[in-house]
Amino acid sequence: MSRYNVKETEARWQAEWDKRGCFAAREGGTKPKYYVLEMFPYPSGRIHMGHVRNYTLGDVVARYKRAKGFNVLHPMGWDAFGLPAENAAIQNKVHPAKWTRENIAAMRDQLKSMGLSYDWSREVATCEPDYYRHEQKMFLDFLKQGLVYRKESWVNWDPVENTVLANEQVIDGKGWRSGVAVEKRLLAQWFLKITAYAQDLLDELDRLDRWPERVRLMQENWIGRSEGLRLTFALEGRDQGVEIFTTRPDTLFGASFLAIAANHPLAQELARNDALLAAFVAECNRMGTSEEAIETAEKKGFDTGLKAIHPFIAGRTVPVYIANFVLMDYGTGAIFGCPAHDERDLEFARQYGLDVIAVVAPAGADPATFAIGDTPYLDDGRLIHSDFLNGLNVAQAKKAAIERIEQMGQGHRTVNWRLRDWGVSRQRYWGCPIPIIHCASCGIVPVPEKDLPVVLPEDVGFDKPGNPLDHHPSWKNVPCPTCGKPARRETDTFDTFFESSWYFARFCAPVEGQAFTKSAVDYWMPVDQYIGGIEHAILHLLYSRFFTRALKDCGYLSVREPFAGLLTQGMICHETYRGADGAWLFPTEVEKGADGRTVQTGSGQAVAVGRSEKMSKSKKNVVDPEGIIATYGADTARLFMLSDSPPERDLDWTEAGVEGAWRYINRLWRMASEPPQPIAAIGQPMPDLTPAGLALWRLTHKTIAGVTDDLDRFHFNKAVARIRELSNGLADLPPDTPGLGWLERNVLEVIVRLAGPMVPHLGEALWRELGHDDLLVDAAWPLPDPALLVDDTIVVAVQVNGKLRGELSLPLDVDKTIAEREALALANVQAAMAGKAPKRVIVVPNRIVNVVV
RNA sequence: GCCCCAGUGGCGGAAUGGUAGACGCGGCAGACUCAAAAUCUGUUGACCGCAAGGUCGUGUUGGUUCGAGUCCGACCUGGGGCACCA
Repeated sequence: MSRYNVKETEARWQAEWDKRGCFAAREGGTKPKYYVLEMFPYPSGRIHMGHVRNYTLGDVVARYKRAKGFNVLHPMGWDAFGLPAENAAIQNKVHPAKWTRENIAAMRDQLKSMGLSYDWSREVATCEPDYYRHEQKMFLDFLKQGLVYRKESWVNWDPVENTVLANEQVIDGKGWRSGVAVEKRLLAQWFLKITAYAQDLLDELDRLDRWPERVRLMQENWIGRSEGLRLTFALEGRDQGVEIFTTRPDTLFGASFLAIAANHPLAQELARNDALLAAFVAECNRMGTSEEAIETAEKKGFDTGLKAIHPFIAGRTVPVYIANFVLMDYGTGAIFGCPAHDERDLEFARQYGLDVIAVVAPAGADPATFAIGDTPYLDDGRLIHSDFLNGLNVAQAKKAAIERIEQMGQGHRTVNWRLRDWGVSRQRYWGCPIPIIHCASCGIVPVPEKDLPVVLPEDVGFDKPGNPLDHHPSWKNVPCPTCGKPARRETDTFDTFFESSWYFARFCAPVEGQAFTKSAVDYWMPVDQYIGGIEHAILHLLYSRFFTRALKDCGYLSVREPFAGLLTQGMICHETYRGADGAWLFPTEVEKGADGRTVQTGSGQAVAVGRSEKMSKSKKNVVDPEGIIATYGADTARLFMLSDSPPERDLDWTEAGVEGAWRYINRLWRMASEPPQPIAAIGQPMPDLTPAGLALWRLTHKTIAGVTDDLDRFHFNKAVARIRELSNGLADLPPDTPGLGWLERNVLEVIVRLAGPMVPHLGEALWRELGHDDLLVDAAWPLPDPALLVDDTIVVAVQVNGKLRGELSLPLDVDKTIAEREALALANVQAAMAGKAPKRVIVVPNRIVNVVV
């Protein structure tokens, strides 16, 4: 018996594809182009199961489209700048560049062992100057185009480490390493005007019809367009008023306070002369910058003592608070509070004993008695207690209130966006230097294009806190390009989303001297199918959409949208294990004991098995793909990734599931290498077949049609199920079936071609075993014979009052009256009708007959 | 807190509003074997029944429909995102 040798087979065909350059992409030709791209990985050191899933999905699409006759581009590279490299530098005393390059080399080998159909000649690493130099030029072009500006912005500041912290480095309001309370600090930073494209980014979402609905919704909410009113409240005893933004100008008569952000200029001003207030502002600033931290914190306010004058009610004033739930970045950093019709405002009002005045009541409610209890009234209704607005509905009242304010000259209708401009400055070393020089006399001076790239120096140390670029003597201090006097470089680097916002374009033509050639980008872009994790649903995808527009407006390329199709995969989960001492255990540290219970390997102690959760290092419920590939081969890992769950859902990694995939691969190999009858030669005419043989041949064509449809819709798990069904059908034929040799040849060839994109190494091996000299990767996708897709008889279900009572075998498209007559004649149907006459009979052709009595 | 998604056998899942549970995993029984592994065959939602067949069943609950896992409303549970992780 010729046992399937995975190691040898996989290595052999990987070498063969490589030798022949099967996956090198070239522009042009008569075939339609197809660009399939998976999100490139951060080179953390080893691939994890999430990568295996992501890249398997992409590879199936790439190989399938190639077989279907497309000119496919399928590249891979490395998102190589980022925080983990710096953390490794500090913890392990290894330079980020060395660490990153070694990780890339290791991960490239791992990816190559998966047999992925990449055009490796296009590989890029974003940490190399020949990559990032182009984005420095882009930044300068954006600057010329008016898409870049500088402003002060708040960051998490660790006062001990003297450094800016990422949100993930802030744990319970404290620095992860120092353990001291994090402060907010203002720093001058660079911003890209993504808000200039807000309307366009929103409008175009509707046309991204091959994106998941939920991703589009998340982006829509993120962009957060809202129409409302900007209104300036005058303050008693002060010249300057406070400008607020509201989406509910209809509730102005219910206003009972104003609230401004702790970072609002007015709050800053007042805090200078008020120690208590300054302490409160400082407390707010310790909260962290994330929206989650702000929204979940207890609502707190500080009464400034100032009174704001109500625009509509003569003599009415409301107190002005500084509140921890008002965001400086949204609207004007100030709101008016109407507790009756807003949840946060109500909570705040109850806490500080402020008025709750209902100004909208449900239709039919009595204005005299309608009152707000524990919950605000948020629905539409009729305006009450609101002077000229009384009796209007919410929409009418908004319009009327805005018009009145505009007449008074105190404000105007406006569109507000939740979307904020993209802050791209990072106070970090391991990133792309921002090509700017600060000169005492000339101010901000862009690095001249002839001086690009600004290369990130590698001779730095990590022993001092803060950004190493700040302590670098020669790199930081340079003459001003304009006046020649001593100046200093910008020491901030770009957000790493910068690199990932255009890498898809670079892949089209990773040439020297320019970011990409326009002709190549115009040929390949947009990406036809982009595949990656749902965790990138907003930021990366939105930044890339913005960046593509900005590049277009600077003349780099011709498309507006980078990704025409998007598939977001679910996460990989695994059971969790804890030993007797409560410590997490790796799956490799546990085994099934003799009694079927899970025990710790070696000690034999009982292990508590927890539910399946997202694989994470902290819970140790991770499985290393390298071990799986070494034991079972890449095809097994790939097949399991595809067969058990639809791609967008989470996938449970189980040893049993892997075993199942492994068994199936060996089963297919045996079917070809040890067939019950000799396999017929290539090209033999179809012999006379038995009814069972003919049914299998029909099933073969239905499988071609079904798998094709499944792959087009990314239903890979169903495609695998169909292929298994077909191979079960072939195996179920008795060994003496006439014409079996012909069926083996023709059914197996279909199975091999359909399964080829999923298990490419096995596919090539079987293709050769079946006597072909060419490669399966060059074979065309099979086409079904339409005549074999329809059956002449159909089994139709018969119901009485919606309950299944029997089945009927009927000719295809039989006349309704015949179906009805046959259904009523069934003994079981008669029994269920209990002698009653049918009131109505519903006949759905070729599907169901329902008798209603 | 806000936004989004998902709940179907012991498990992963399948099902254009039309026979719920395809396919796989696991279990059980059997064949092969000195034995084991591998492989093959049968069986497998629950309950009642010798059987034919029947009753129940897609997180909970109400509705629309001849017919609901699928559509609508309310709720429960789990998961993801929330702008310096990538």
